[in-house]
Amino acid sequence: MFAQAVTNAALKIDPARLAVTRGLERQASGHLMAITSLQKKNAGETLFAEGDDADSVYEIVQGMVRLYKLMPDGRRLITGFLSAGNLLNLGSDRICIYTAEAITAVTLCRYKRSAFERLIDEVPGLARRLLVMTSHELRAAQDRMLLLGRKSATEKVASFLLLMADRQDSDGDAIEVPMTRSDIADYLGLTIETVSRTLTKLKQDDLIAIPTVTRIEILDRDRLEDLAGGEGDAEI
Amino acid sequence: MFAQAVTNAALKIDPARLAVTRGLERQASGHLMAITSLQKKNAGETLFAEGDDADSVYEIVQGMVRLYKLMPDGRRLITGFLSAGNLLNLGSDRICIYTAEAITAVTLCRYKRSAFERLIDEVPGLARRLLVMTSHELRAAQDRMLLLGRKSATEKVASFLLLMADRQDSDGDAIEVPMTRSDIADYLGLTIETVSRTLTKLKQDDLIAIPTVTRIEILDRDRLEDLAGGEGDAEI
DNA sequence: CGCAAACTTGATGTTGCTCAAGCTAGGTGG
DNA sequence: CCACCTAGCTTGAGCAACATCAAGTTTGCG
Repeated sequence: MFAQAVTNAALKIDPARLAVTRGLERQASGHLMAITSLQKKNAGETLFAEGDDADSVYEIVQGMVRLYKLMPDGRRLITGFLSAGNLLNLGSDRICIYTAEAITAVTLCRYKRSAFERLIDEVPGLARRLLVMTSHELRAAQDRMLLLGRKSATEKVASFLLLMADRQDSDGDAIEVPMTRSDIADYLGLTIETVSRTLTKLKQDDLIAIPTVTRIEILDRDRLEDLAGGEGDAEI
Repeated sequence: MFAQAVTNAALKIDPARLAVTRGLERQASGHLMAITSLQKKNAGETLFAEGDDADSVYEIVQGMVRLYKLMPDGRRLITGFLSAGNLLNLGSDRICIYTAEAITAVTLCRYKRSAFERLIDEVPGLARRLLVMTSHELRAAQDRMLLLGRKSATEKVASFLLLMADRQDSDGDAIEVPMTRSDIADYLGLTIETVSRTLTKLKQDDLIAIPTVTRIEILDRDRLEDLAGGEGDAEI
């Protein structure tokens, strides 16, 4: 249950495989790699909590992370499930605006914020690259708002399944669902029970199969897309 | 009912008053001003529609704009009410991802996208400036998700009132509400009737006063903040 | 094998939606 | 200047979707 932090050199991370450095000059990548340290977290561990000092920026290299916000009485909304290639904590200004927890075992690149921000000004193309990434997140956030504000329970669950399927560019429409039903509920603005009931109904209608709790197979994508309501969009 | 487009020189917009150029070198501002044209829209006019070619980026100079997404059956979600200092269409990649309509008469700076993107690479500090603006939007979007997914009708309306009050850095907690009840409903993920009923109840409880339909006064900010539930945040 | 956490299923309750009717205010034309 | 007209707002009654409360069931781990 202990997080490891080691120097990057020791682990030989390939800069070409990191999302932040993609498309940058070799020298620019080198600058980034110089300020990175690799870090691992076990499933269930907290990376940082809402309100913490936002002194680091992270990129997920492997695994899945949930981000969430809490209300004083404990109501939770998961703002995103992030996997490899996503940045964490970039938007936070001084303090973290959400909590990040590992859903699976996670490997991270950690950048000290001060060094990272200096690089943004010095490395040509980096700010532009980050701007593109953030714009994509914003686009996804707007789709989420439509889902949370205007979709029915069935539409929400169907949209969620399609989103997950598109993200795992998996051939055969089989989705790995490492998050709990509770996570899904808090991601969709529903209760656990409603998520469970809706999945059962989709199964009964032969739209999906649920061989194990953590695996869902899409049997009839067309009808699922109809149920999902709006745009068949995917992102983040 | 006709939008006007004139050269910028003719109207002598002060670059220091534009949000995009704030903090940039004088020369950089000059580059931006060179590709800008000023444009006006009357209340109710559409700036661009979801699905349109995203060939321009706009900054709002004056007035208020609503952004929304529609579902095929007509359900609408307003993703934001934008006023002076906000950028429009920056995140859109090739096509507009939302519709923008003028709520009041609006003055805009219009940048051709191709020229704007070229400047992002050429003008030092611009990408960084845009990154900060986009990050703020993302932060606001996450607060909205919590509101849409987890707050009750009363909490939503109370949050909305506080948000509007904070945005109009108005002294006396009197809010100008240029948008219709229908706009507010589609912003909060509610129906017109629920918004109206909730406002009436807040009025009966002496938390607010509604001298005219487009004006709401906050009488008891403390209790309203209690009702609003989570964080007393404001942004965008 | 046993235990706890996660999930499913059922019965009941409440919030906010739908449908329907009346009201208000601002703008237009006589 | 006033009366009308319409778009927008308010209010009410009934209802549906989803939440809540409460058992059971499955799963995976020690």
